[in-house]
Amino acid sequence: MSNSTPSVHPRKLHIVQAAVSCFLKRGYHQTGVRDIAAEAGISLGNLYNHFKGKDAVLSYIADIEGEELAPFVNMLCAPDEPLETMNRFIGAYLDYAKRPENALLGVEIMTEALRTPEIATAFGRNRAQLIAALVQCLKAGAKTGGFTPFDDPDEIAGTLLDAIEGHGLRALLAAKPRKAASKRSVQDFLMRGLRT
Amino acid sequence: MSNSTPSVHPRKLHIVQAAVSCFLKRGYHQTGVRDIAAEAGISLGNLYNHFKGKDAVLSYIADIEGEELAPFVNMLCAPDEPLETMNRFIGAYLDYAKRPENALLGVEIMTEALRTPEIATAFGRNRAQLIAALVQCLKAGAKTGGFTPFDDPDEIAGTLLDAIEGHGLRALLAAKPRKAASKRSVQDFLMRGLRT
Amino acid sequence: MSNSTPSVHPRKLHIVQAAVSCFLKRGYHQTGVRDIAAEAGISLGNLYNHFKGKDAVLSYIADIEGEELAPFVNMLCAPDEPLETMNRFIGAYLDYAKRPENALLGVEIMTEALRTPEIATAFGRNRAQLIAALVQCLKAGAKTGGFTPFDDPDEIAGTLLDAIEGHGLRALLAAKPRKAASKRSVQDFLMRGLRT
Amino acid sequence: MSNSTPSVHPRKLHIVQAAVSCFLKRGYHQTGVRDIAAEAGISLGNLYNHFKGKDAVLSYIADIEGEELAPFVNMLCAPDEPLETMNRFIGAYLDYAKRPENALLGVEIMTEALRTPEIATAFGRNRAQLIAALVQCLKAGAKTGGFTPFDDPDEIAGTLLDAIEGHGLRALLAAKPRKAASKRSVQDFLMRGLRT
DNA sequence: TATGAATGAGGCTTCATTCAT
DNA sequence: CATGAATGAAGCCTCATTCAT
Repeated sequence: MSNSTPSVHPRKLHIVQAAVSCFLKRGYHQTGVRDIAAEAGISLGNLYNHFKGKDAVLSYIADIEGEELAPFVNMLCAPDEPLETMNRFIGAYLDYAKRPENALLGVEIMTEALRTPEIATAFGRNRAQLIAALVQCLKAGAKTGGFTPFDDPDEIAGTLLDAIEGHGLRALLAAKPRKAASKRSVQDFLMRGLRT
Repeated sequence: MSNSTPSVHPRKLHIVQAAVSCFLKRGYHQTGVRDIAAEAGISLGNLYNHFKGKDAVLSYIADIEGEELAPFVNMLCAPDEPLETMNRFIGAYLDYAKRPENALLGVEIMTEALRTPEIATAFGRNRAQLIAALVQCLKAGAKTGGFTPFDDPDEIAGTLLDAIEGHGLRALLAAKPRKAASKRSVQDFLMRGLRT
Repeated sequence: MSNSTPSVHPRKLHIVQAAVSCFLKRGYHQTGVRDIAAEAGISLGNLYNHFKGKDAVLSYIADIEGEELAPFVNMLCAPDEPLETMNRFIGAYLDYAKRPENALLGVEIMTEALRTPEIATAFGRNRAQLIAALVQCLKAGAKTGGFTPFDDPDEIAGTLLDAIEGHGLRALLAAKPRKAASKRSVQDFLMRGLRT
Repeated sequence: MSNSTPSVHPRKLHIVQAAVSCFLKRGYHQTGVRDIAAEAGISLGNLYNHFKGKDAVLSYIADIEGEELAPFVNMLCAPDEPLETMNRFIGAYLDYAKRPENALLGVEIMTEALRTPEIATAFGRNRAQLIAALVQCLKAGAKTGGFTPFDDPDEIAGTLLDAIEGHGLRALLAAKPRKAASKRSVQDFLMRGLRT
C-alpha cells in the first residue's frame, strides 16, 4: 500500500493501513471490525465515522489498489515497441504481484467481488483498465508484427494477468521457496505465447 | 461433484452435496452450518455425527475434488506424444475449470488453504499431483523436442493451471458472456508458450 | 400474566415471563435482549431458538394478552340483561386494567403497534374482539331499551376501553394513591353515559 | 406545534420542530440524536449547545405542549355556564387531540414519563393544570345543578381526558377512517355521563 | 443415528455524549 | 455558537459447536 493518495483524510488512510495489516494476518472474513479499530488504535465507534461499514473498508482498499495500477496502465499505453514494452510490463507486474500484500489482498478482493456488488464494481473497474491497456499493446504488437493477432485479445490479456497473479499467490502457498530462475521462466513462457 | 466416489457413506455424500450447493450460492464464510443442515434436510446435531466441523466439510470437498483430478493426472502420465497430450489436457481442463462449481469451490478452497492447515494439506496434495504429472509431460516433450526445456518446469506447470483456472473464474466475474473463440485463443496461447 | 396457556413450550413461556418482568421494570426499549435472557436464566443464543427476535417476544406477549381477554369477550356475548352485563364488565375490566403488568404492558404494546406491523396485527386483533363484543352488548341494550342507540357504537366501545385503561395507567403515574371511591365514580360515570 | 412561544431562542425552537418531526416519523426511542441534528440542519455537537441531552428535548416538547393547553384551561376557569362550557371544551379538545402530532407526542411523553423523572414532572404539571380546571368546572356544574356531584371529581376529570385523547390515538391505529358522526357520538356520551 | 435445545463468544453496527478546534 | 471526530458501552443477532435425550 503506497502513500500515493495525498488528498484523502489521513485518519481514513491510517485505518485502511490497519485493516490491510489485519487482512494480511487473518484474512478478510476472519478479521473483525474490532480488530481493525484496535490495530488502528482508535475506538470502534470512530471507525464508523470514516467508513460506512466493513465492506466499505475493503472497497476502499480496492480503490487504492486500482490507483496503484496506474503506472502499469501508463507503461502499456501507446508503446513504441510493443514487445519490449510487454516484456517489461510482465517483469514489473510479476514483481508487484509477488509482494504478499498484493497477492493476498488481490485474492480476497476478487473472491469478495463474487458476492458483494460494491466490491465487484471496484474490482471490475481496476481490472478493466489493465485489460484495456494490455489489449492496446497486444494489438499494436500484432500490427507491427511480432505478436499473434488474437481472435479474443481480451481473453489473452486476462490470462496473462491470471498467470502473473497466480505466480504471486503460489509463492505464499508453497512450502519451499522457489528457484531464482522461476521468474525468468514464467516471463519467457508468457512472451513466447504472445509472439507469432 | 460427480458420483465417482462409491465407497463413501451415502449420507456423508448427501451432506457434502448440500454444502456445495450452499457454498456456491453464498460462499464458504457466508454459509452457516445450519444452512448446510437445512439444505441437506437433516438436523444440526446430526451433521456433527458425520463431520467434525465446518472445516471438515470443506476439507472433504477438497478431497473429492482431488479424486476428480485423477483422469487428468492419468491423461498426462507417460504420454506417447507429449505435445498432443498436453494440448488435449489443456482443452479438457479448460472445460472442467469453467464449470461454476469447480471455479467457485476451487477459489474458496484455495483462499481457505491460506489460513487452515487441514485444508492446505488437501489442496496442496491435489495440486502437487497435477503439477507432477504436468512436469512429467513437459519433460517428456522437452526430451523428444517440441517443448522448451524449462529451468523451472514446476513453475511453468503451476502457471498453466493458474491460467486455465483463472479462465474459469473470469467467466463468473464477467458482465458479458465471452466469445466462442476464447477457449481456442487461450489454448493456442498456452501451447505456443510451451513450444520451443 | 396468567398461566392459562398450557399447550405452549414451557421454556417459551418461561422466557416470556422473564421478558414481562423486565419490561415492567425498565420498559420495552430500555430492556435489552441480554436482560431478558439473564432474567430467564438462559443463554442469549438460546433465546433465539425460541423467538425470532425481540419484537417477536413482545408480539407473543400481545398474543397472550389477547387470550386473557377471552373471559371478557365471553361475558359480553349474547347477554340476557345488557345493562347489568355491561356494568359487571366495566367493573371487572377496571380491576384487570389497574393491575400494573396489564396497564404497563398494554401501553407498551400499543405504542409499539404504532411502528411495528407485526405487533399492530396482534394488538388490533385483540382490540377488535373486545370492541365487537362491546358493540354487540351495546346494540342489545339499545334494542331492549336502556342504552342509547349510538350512531357509531364502535367509537363508543373504544372510548369505554380507553377510559378504563386510562384509569389503570393513571394509577401508576399518580403521586398519591387514589381514593377508594374512584372506581365506583368512574363506573357510574361510564354507565350513565351509555344509558338513554 | 404553534409559534406561541416568542420568548425562546429561535434556534432552540427550530431544533424542537425538527425533533418533533422525527418523533412523529419514527418514535422517540427509534430517533437518534443524529437524526434530530440532521433534520434541523445543524451539527451534532451544536445540538448539545442548546439541549443538555435527548431527554431534555422531549422535556422541552412537553413544556411547549403544556403551554398549548393554556387556552383550554382558561376556557374552563370560572365558567358562567358550566355545562355549555364543558361541552365546548370536550369538542375543542377532541379536535386538538385528534391531530397526529398531539396524539403521538402525547403518548410518547406519557410513556416516557413512566421512567424519566424529569419528563414525569413536566407531564404531571400539564395534566394537573387541566385536571384542576376540569374539576373546577365540574364542581361549578354540580353546584348549579346539571352535573353529578362526583365523589372523586379528579378521577372523572382524568377519565374525560383519557377518553378524549384515546379517541385521537385510535384514529392513528385504525385501519379505516372513522365515521363523521363519531365525534358527536363521543361528545354526547361523555356529557351524558357527567350530567345528573 | 438422530434430534434440537443450549451455550457464550463473537458478529457488525448505532447509541448518546464529550471535547478539541 | 458551531463543528464533527472521538469515545466505548450497548444495541440486536448469528456463529460453530456440544450434549442430553
